Amino acid sequence: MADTTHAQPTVTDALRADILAGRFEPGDRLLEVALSEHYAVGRAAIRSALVELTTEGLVQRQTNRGAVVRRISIEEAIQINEARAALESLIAAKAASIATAEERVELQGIIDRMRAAVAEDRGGDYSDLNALLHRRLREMGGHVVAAELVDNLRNRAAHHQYRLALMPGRPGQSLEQHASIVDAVVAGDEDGAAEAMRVHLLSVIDVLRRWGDASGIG
Amino acid sequence: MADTTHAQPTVTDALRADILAGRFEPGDRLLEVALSEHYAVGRAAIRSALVELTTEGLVQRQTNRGAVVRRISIEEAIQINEARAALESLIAAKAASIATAEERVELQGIIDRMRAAVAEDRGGDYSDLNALLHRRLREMGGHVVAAELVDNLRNRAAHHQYRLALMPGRPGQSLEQHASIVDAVVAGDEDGAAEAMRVHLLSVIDVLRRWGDASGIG
DNA sequence: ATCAACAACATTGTCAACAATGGCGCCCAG
DNA sequence: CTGGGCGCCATTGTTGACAATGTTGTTGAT
Repeated sequence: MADTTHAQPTVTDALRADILAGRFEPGDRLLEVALSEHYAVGRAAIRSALVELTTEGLVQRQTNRGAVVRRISIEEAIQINEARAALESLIAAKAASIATAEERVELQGIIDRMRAAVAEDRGGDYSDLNALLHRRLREMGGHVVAAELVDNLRNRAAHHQYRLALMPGRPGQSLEQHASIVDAVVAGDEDGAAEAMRVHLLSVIDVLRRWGDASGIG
Repeated sequence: MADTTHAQPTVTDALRADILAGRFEPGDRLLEVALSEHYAVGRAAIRSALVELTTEGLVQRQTNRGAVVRRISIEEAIQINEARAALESLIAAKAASIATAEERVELQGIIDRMRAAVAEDRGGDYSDLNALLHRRLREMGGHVVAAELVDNLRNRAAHHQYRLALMPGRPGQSLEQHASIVDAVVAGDEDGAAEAMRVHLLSVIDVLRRWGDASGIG
């Protein structure tokens, strides 16, 4: 349905990756000539990339005044995660509805590995497994449209999510939430899966909101 | 938070409007030079517009092979509306939570006018009021991110929605659903508003699915 | 008659130069 | 010392020409 064509990585992809990796920070100006030299392509390609990333919400552009990496406020990050919660709930419900037996086993396996990661205090591994779990659920749900939107939303909030991972005690806290999601999916309980996913992401938002208040940004 | 700058209408806007209005149909090739002449702008502007509309899902582009107006299958239209249901539920809940007294009165006024439109069989007016209701809810919800995504999703499914409006008996059917949404919002019942909105949009999907089956497209 | 190689065409991708715009600093008057 | 006006500079926007690619129609051999 959607293009699963692995088109070769474009300049847009490179720039997007650099922004997400923090190579360019919010507020940084994105000068066309500078980027043109940096990526060794013509200004036209850079221009195209900036347009694309603008519609994705990563870049802000003002006519005749150039482009900057968009700054996401805490308030907006909260909204992004609220939207994400709504969409991932839908995805989880779909996954609960149509996942194959093998896939359900696979999900439980991921939870087992998450448990082990928490027990042995391997935070990095837990973070990877977290991403893996959400990704697999997206794939299993077969909901191309929602999956695409979620991808975009994750990118937009990337900076804030990043800081979340550093919070002490978070892994243990969210482990049970993840387990609940998988339990519901494995049981084929659509509503339960949606609700579990919603609870999980809303708790993420809660942490975000508290963190924002504490730092006085929002 | 998001740019509310009324930037002057760009070529992108014009092309988007023409596609949504059916001036260009799904599958139509969008040749750069032709569009360049048609809109009396340089190829660069057209190119930029095509990139933008591609990320919006209205246009499909293959390198070195040009762009065409994207064709949305019934299955994808269903997914689009499912995602929209998830996001508009969120919006309705927010509206129920924060709408002012005046706004709640305004919503009831819209419902009254819808009732009158149905009673007097003014389908066009009903359709306009329908759009107005959804739009006002989006604005009242104050959820910029979700509102933006919903706007995009509406555009994507525009062709299919269009045919829906022509269905006989639809207005009366959806009127009560709309009334339920407004009742919940007016009562400040977040969960009720979300659920009512979900029911409403899922019923739209149901019609869509039946229609798709009947025509053997999906 | 069928198929492969090829050539001409249509279209997109890229590049460099030029025009237009907006910001910044300088100069000068008060 | 301050504030308004003016000109320069950095940067984006636009244009036109050229290169690369894909497609289509034609030719010639089997």
